[in-house]
Amino acid sequence: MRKMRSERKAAVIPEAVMKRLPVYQRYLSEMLHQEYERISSQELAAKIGITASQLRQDLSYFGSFGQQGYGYHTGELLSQVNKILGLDRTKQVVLVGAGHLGQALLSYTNFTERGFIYKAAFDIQPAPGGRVAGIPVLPVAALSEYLAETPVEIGIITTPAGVAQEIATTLVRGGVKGIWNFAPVALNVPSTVVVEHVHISESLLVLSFKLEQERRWAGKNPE
Amino acid sequence: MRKMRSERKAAVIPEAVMKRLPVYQRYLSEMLHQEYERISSQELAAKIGITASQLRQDLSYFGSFGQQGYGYHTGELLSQVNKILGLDRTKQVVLVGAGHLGQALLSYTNFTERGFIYKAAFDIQPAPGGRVAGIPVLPVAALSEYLAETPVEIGIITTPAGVAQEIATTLVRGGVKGIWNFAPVALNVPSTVVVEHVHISESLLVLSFKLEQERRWAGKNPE
DNA sequence: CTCAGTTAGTTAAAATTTTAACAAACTGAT
DNA sequence: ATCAGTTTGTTAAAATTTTAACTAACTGAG
Repeated sequence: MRKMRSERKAAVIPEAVMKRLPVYQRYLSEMLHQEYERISSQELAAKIGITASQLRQDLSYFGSFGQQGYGYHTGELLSQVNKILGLDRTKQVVLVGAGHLGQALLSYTNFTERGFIYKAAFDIQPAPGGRVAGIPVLPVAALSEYLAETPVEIGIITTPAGVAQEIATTLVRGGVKGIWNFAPVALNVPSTVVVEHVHISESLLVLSFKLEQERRWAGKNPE
Repeated sequence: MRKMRSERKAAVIPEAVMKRLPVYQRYLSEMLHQEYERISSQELAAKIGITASQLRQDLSYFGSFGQQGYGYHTGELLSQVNKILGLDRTKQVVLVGAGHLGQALLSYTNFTERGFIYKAAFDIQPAPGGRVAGIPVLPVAALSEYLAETPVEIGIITTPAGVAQEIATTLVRGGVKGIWNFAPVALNVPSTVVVEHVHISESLLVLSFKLEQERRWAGKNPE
């Protein structure tokens, strides 16, 4: 059997690990801004609120990035995590549905520095020559044509649920590889296309549930 | 040892179970709209994409809501889940930060039918007499005073990160029991106050990661 | 150069979560 | 009224995830 390369196991990455990667990315960015040149798994894990063990275990899925007796070079580890997440390259993005939510997303400046480049937005009835945060808003009727001319990797759907599937199909036909879907409807797309569905209100319901638990507890423990 | 009441174990509910409850709520609402009078764990689980076992196990944390040989009465189960999530009572809500995202949330009509009642929104410099989706937008300077007069259970923070902590403190002082935080900063609040932090961009990074995995796979399998 | 202290990566154990299996209970057709 | 078929709630097993423990490797002070 041959020795492994520096990129470790081709093992499938657990969903739980995937979900923590963005957290690592965020904290490492913060640390770097705060001029932490080096950081140990202990320190970073404490900041995040997990165990050092978990952090090291998670990282070990992707390789060895630290040094015994020293820890991690913050910038180096951030680079590695960025690479793992694909933030080290640019990804062309279009957004469909320039309502309040769409405009909010178009205005997020920190997407750009992570390599997500808005090429254009689309809406059912945009103001002629309209722009949001400098990004042109075009009529959705022009989406198909636009995609035929411009390579786009990611499509964001912030339309009403009713038209989301239609938009998704158009995006896929236009060569989009991943869809970030905010419409409250399940999308039918080929299995090669990655869909991440955001249910914003789910966490509000979790909040509500926790409030309910608190109330119940309070009710059973009259002062 | 005494027999248990119909509300089962006081056991702590696993976070994973909590996160699925809103999903059950959503699908049950859908089913009811589609005039499903009854539904089995098998059917519902299939729609959601989990196992029937998991669904039944999850529900068993809260009680027994079905009937052998029959399944669940859709409306009845939905009522129970609503009650578990605290959606069967009204919760007064204020939102602070009426930017694009804030306006998007203010416009979400389905919050109302789940008992979340917007009382007012606050912004640093609202238009005089301004309203969004019928909800008055007041100057944030008036927040403290407002909370002293009006009971509010939930505060939503959609401000820039810089002022989020200050707002959170004001909300807590004003008697708010839960905070739904969209600002990218950890909030320091008493442990009795529930905070749900939404990192919208995290799922975009997960999408990016999955795209990266696909690319890698594709690269290693030249056609 | 040496060595006490630190820390990553990894292996093993513990804990949690998910899935499977099954008895008890009900439905509904005959 | 009977009984085959269905389906829950629960108990047990399997799988996964997290935590702990440990070895090897490096740091940095003296």
